[in-house]
This record gives sequence, C-alpha cells and structure tokens, in this order.
Amino acid sequence: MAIRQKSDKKRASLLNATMKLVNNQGFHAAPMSKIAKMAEMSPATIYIYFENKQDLINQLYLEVKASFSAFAFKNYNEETCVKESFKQIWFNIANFKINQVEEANFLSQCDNAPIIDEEIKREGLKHLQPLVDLWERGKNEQILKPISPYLMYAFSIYPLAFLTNSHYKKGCEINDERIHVAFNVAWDSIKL
Amino acid sequence: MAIRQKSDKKRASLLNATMKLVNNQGFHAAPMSKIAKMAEMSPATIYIYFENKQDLINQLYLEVKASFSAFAFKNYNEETCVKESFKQIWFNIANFKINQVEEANFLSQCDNAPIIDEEIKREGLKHLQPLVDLWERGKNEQILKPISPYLMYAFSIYPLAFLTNSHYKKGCEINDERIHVAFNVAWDSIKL
Amino acid sequence: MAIRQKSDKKRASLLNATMKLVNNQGFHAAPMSKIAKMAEMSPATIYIYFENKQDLINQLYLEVKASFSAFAFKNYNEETCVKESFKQIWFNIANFKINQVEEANFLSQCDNAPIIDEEIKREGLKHLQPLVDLWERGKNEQILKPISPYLMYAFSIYPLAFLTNSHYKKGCEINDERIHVAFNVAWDSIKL
Amino acid sequence: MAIRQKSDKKRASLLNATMKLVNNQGFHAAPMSKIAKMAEMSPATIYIYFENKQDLINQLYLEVKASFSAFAFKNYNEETCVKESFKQIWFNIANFKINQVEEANFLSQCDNAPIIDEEIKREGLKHLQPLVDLWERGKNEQILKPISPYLMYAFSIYPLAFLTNSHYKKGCEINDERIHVAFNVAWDSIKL
DNA sequence: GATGAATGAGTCTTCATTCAT
DNA sequence: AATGAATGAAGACTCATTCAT
Repeated sequence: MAIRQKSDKKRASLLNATMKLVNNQGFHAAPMSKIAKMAEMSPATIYIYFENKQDLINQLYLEVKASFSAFAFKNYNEETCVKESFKQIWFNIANFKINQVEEANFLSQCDNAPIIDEEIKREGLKHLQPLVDLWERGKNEQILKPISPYLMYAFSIYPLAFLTNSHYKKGCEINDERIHVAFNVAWDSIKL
Repeated sequence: MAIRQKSDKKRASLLNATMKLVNNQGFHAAPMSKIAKMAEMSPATIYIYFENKQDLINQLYLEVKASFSAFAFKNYNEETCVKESFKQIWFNIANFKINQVEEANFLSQCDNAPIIDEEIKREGLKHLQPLVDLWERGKNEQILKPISPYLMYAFSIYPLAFLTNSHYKKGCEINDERIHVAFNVAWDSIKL
Repeated sequence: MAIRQKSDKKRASLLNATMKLVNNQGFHAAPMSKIAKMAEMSPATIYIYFENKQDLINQLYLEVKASFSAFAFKNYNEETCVKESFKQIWFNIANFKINQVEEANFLSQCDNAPIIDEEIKREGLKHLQPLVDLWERGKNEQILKPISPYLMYAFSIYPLAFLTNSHYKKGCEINDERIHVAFNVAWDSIKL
Repeated sequence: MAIRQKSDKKRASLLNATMKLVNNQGFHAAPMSKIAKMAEMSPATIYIYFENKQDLINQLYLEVKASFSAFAFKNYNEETCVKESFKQIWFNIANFKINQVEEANFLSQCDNAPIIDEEIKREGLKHLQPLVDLWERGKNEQILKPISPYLMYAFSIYPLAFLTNSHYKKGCEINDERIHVAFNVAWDSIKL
C-alpha cells in the first residue's frame, strides 16, 4: 500500500521538456524557468521531483541511455552466429539514431561536453555489456580481429553518430540502401 | 603620434583561456569574467578584441579548426600512392588529437553541441577538401570503396575522436602499437 | 493551494521610488538597483512586476497622467457657464502642480525628454478631451477666441508648468493672490 | 602671440555631436564614445577640450543659450514703442524655435530635466535682461499689466515652446497666419 | 595635442533556488 | 504535493575616464 503521490507523468513531462530545450539551444539555454513552463508547472515543482538542475540532467541522461540500450538489444538472440547477432544490434542502434532523433542528439551532446557527472556516465555504460560479450565470442571464434572493445566500438558503432548527425543536418541523406552499405563498411573494419 | 596597439598576445591569451575553460567545465561555465581573469585583464578589455561572447567562441573555433587542418596535411605529398597519402594524413590527425588534447577536445565539443553558428561551422569545413580529393582518386584507381566521403570520414577518421577521448579519460591508453593497429582497422574499412 | 500573490503595495512602492529618483537626478541616474533599494526589495523582484525598465517608466507615466487628469476634472460641472467651468479646471490643475510637486515634476520631465515611448504618450493624452470639448463650447457661444485647442492649451494651461517650476526652485513664490492674478492673465489670453 | 593650439573647430564639432545625440535619444543615450565617433575623433581627445561629461553638457547649454539670446534681440531697437519692441523679440524667438529646431529642442530638454547644474542655468538666464527691462518700461507706461516678469514670461513666451514642439511632432502645423494669431493671443495676455 | 587601448565600476537583466502559503 | 512570489549572486555588456605612447 505504498503511497506514490508524486506523479510519474509530471516527472516524464519534465524530462521531456529538458531534453527538447537542451537539444535545440544547448545546455546554457535551458533554464529551469523555461523547463517548468514547457512542462506546464511551477519552477518550484521541479524541486519536488529532482534535487537540483544537475540531478535533473543526470537522471535524464540515465533514462535516455537505458532506453537506448534496451532498443539496441531488441530481438537480440545470443544463439545466432556472430555476424547475424552483430547485424541485429547494429541495425537496432542505427534505427534508434535515425528514428529517435531527439534522444540520439541528446546523448551525443552529453557524451562530448562536460555536463554529465563522470560517475553517472560510467553507470550509463554498463548496459552495453552484452555487445562486449558478443565481440569476445567473435574473437574466440576467430571471426573478429583480436582488438580491444574500445577499437571495436570506435570503428563499428561510433561512426553511426556522425552519419545520423549528417543526415539530421541535411548534409547526407540516409536511405535503406546506404545504411546497408554502411553496415558492410562497419563489418569490414572489425572482421578478421 | 604613436599609440598603444592591439596586441596579438592579448588576443591569443583570451582565445587560450576560453578554450581551457570551455574544455574543463563546458560552455555554460565559461563566463566572460572568468575568461578575463584567466587571461589577466579586465572583462571590458575582451570587447576590444571581440564583438561579443559568440564572436569570441566563433573565432576560437575557426582558429583551432584552421590549426587542425594545417596539421592534418603536414608533409602530405599528393604524388605518393593512395594508401601512403592516406596514412600520412591519418597519422597526422591521430597525432594532433593525442598531442594537442585541448584543441581536439574543444573541436569535438563544438561539433556536438549547438554553440557555434552553423555558418561558421561550414566555413571551418572547407580546409578538408584535399582529403576528399584523395578519396576520389582512390575510388578512381579502384583502391577504395565506391562510397560517399561522408561514409569515408565516418569510418576512417571519426573513430579517432572516440579513441583519443577514451585515452584522455584513462579508459583505454593509446600507445604506438595500438595506434598502428587502429590504422589498419581504419584502412580495412574503406579499402576495396 | 493558497499562494503568495503579487502585492499592489510593492508595485506602488516601485513606481513611487522610480518617480522620486527620476525627479531628483534624472532618468540616467535612476538605475534599477537604486530603485530596488529605495523600494526595499531585490532588483530581481522588479521584473516580476514589470517587463523591463522602459515598461516600468511607461506604466509610471500612464499612472501619473491618469491621476493628474482625474484631479483636473474634480468637481467639474458641465452645466455651469464656460468661464466658471474653465476656472474650476484651471485651478484644479494649478493646485495639482503646486501640491503634488513630485507628480507634476515627473510629467514635465517626461513631456520634454525622449524617455517615454510616443505611443504611450498619445495614450496618456486622451483624458483631456473634456477640456477640449469645453473650449469648443466656449467658441460656439462666442465667449472664447476662434483658435485651435493647441493654442488654447499653450497660452492658458502650459504656462502653469513654468510658474510652478519657478515656485519649486524658489525663483518666484506662488501665493493665493498671485495665483488669482495668473488666472486672469490666462483668461485674458483666450477670451474673446 | 598667445598660442591657441586647441582647435575651435574640434570643440564646435564636439558640441554639435553632443546636441544631436542628446536630442535624438536623450541624455542617457549619448555616451562619450558615440559623441567622439560622431565628431570623428578619439574619446580621449574630448578631455582635452572639456573637463568631463558634465562640463561638456554645461558648456553646450551656455553656448546654445547665448546663441538663442543673441537671436532673440536681433534688430531690437529700444526706441520703438513697447508693443513694436515686444513684437520684434517675440517673433525672433518664434523664428528661432521654428528654424533652429535642434537648439530649441535641446534647451527645452535641459530646462525640464535635472541635467544642467543649477548654477549654470542661472548664468544662462542673464542674457534675457533687456526683455525684462522692456516689460518694466511697459508697466511704467501703463501699457502692460503690473505683474512680475515670471508671469510675463510664462504667458507670453513660454507657450511658444509648446507650439513649436507640437509643430515638430506633427501635432499642429505652424504657418504664417497661425503664428500671427498666436502673437495676438500672447499680447492679449500681458497687455493692460 | 592627439589617440587607441585599457579598465573598475556600474548597467540591465536572468538564473537556480527557496519561501510562504 | 504544488505553486507564484521572492531573491542573492551572477551573467553579458557598457561607460566615463585614464594610460601610455
């Protein structure tokens, strides 16, 4: 009979407003007053749900990161061969970045600017363990190069951020064919 | 009628202070007052050298980007074979990111957060044309995959940002051997 | 869900402080910080009650002008003869200028320096219509000269500003006798 | 063989620039830097010609007031009858206000806002003595009402400020006929 | 004399946060 | 829980004036 008086809806509304504002104008253009207005409540109410602004940002980061990770492993079946498994995850991530533009944008901003506490960032990384495990399996099966997961990530996953960013900014449109080409490039980089 | 002239030293001092502050705490934690203090002058003096804060940031971006580009094409000889040419540029960029940590860090922050005016960003991109030309040559000589420069960049150059970032944050140290491994991965991704 | 409400007292306190400062030292010597201090609140609080400094000044002008107009037509009875009616209004205005020195001073400063938005000024003028109507009646009854209201105002009302100003600055003291003399001069100027 | 190294031209240029700026936007929008720019010299140079900003404004006031007074008594002949003498001066003043709009505007702003030191203001008033003397003569000759010069001024001269101001702001255009009507009103107010 | 650079003090305004209800 | 008012500290930027040549 736990009393949940704080409404999840309000919390979500706040997180959402924050993400939108940070995305559009940057962290320094997302004051608490604007966040409150966009979420249709008083600035004072924010402090019922979050300790302060940094806490709000941190929690937003964790939430988005979690949602990203969940998406990344959708339909992921550890039983299939390494390439198929990797392909599934890779396309999941690509689709996330293409379709959940707001979330992807926000994550890439947080990952490159010092706005999230390092401790929180580390916490957000844990979810990717299954991918690291997959790479380990690939190495054991001599399908993948014997390189560290950092290199794996840098050359096969990280480039997606650049591509979707370019897509978003109308530099280079992404379509179905191009995304398959991109996957092959990614695979070529890490396969033995 | 000799008079005190604007000193390049002061200008440079301001740009430098700005970069350091933006790097360490983010754009929103680099107020003009702190920049002035770090550059050892009055806040008012900044406005002799720059129109306003945005102008200061923009000019800093252009300057660092120019310095990066100059570095990228050091010892670049268009006569050598495609792979050698690419290798030269790739290692130049890698060395820049490893040794000029401040500059590299700053650029990656600017490229991922909405703090630089889009027009300025476009201006900063022009310098990379020789690399695009090289890729074109490689495609013609059927040494490189027939893919757009966006893909080329995403998979062969962009990953360096992740690697050096990880290095910087003590996640994954980079040494001479590892950097050569990384180059091979990069090359594998774009070569035919 | 009772909450603290904007208090009319604070608003009035701000308007009052502004008037006093502008009167004593001029518009350029009435910074928001001093206004706040005089009204005994934080500078930030001003912005809860007014959009910005110009808005504060504009609203003060309108308020004082309205109070002036209300005073001008006190005990004004349209039924009495033209001279009596005019006399009533004229003395009302004279008394306002003599007794409400602060208000009168402020208005005359605003009317001669470009500190109030023209649109606001026009709005503040509307209240004087009954006086214009009275002059029209006087002209029809062939009691007043057939001249425009601008001339009427310039020669019968506007001089009061000079007189009270001189009085205020100890140049020429105003007493009961003198004010009656002045009225006769005013009346001579506009009567047929 | 006095050395006049300071150039009168520069001084005049400064005074002129100041008047224009104060007129257009008010005292608070006439910073020394803008004055210097408009007068095409360095801000530092201003301090060779004037002690500080207040001194600059004060001297400008005195100069304009002197020019106004000189204009007021152009062709003034003490020998003619009181009405003719007064008429000459009155029209001189009217013409000044209509034609030297900048100067007139500036004076009326200074006379109504506390920007000129009181002492300086008193100094600027001395020049009008001949008019006061004329009024005295008129009183002795029983042509004018036995009232103080303050009242005389308030009702016969001061109204011109309102009229020309209205003219300037397109409220009530002044033409040759209207100005003669106005003179008659002025005369009616002070004549016995 | 003349000047562009330099600046401390100050301008208006905004912000993250707390208060009082 | 919820909130509009309130605020001290800080933000970017400007100003009258002085410095150094």
